[in-house]
Amino acid sequence: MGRTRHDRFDCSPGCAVEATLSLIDGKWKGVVLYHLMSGTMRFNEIRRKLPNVTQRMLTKQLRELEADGLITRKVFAQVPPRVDYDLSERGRTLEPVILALKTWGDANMPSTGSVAA
Amino acid sequence: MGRTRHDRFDCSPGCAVEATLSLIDGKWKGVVLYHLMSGTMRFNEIRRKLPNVTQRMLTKQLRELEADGLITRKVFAQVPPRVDYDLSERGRTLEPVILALKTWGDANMPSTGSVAA
DNA sequence: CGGAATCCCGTAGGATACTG
DNA sequence: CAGTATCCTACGGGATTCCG
Repeated sequence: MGRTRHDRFDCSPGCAVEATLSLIDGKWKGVVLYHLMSGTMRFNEIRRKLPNVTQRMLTKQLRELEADGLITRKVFAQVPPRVDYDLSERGRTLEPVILALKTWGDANMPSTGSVAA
Repeated sequence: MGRTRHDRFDCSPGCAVEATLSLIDGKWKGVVLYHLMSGTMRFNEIRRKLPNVTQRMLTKQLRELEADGLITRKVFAQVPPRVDYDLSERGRTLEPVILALKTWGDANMPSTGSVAA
């Protein structure tokens, strides 16, 4: 999306808005963070939640989230491999924001899937 | 950006998150919305708030926000022209979300401009 | 003043194949 | 299982010029 990954925020006070956005911008970051709010998840577990994501993209988004300190990545030295993803401390502080996005979407977006039965 | 402007959200419950994000994603939309929370603004007035935006981009972002029903555009038939931008009803409901983004950014992002003196 | 029209480019994101 | 490695392209975004 959006901005060229972490480019400088030249803006005035509203700057913080874009700064935060830059972290959760990325086609799948929002959903990933959302799902991780429910707890630890393995790679394919997350993947199953995003039917149309490719491994490449999911990996990339996860790595960026990790680089931004929002999630942690725990690799288990075993065969077959196992990698656990979790929200980091910092990531948890984002929960209200994610929830705000989700809540608004549910309430104001047409057919987001969470349509009342 | 993120996502290819309003592409389908194939995701599960977290979908709403991306749906909301798709509306405020765009390099300047967040800030624009933020500033409009303070009240009506003319084109160049907004522009002055975003030192590095080009007219083309600002126009584009404003048009998209308008198309998404988040802001209103009032054109005055006079010379020189005058165009007022406002948050729409729907746009106002986004305020909590924008504020959440801004608040988190201020608290968790390094040098966003709002650094404590 | 508030745009529209052009031209141009980087990169986010996808498709596919291979691997420890 | 959880990734890399390549290749490819659409489009988000910028620079510049012209217009009512």
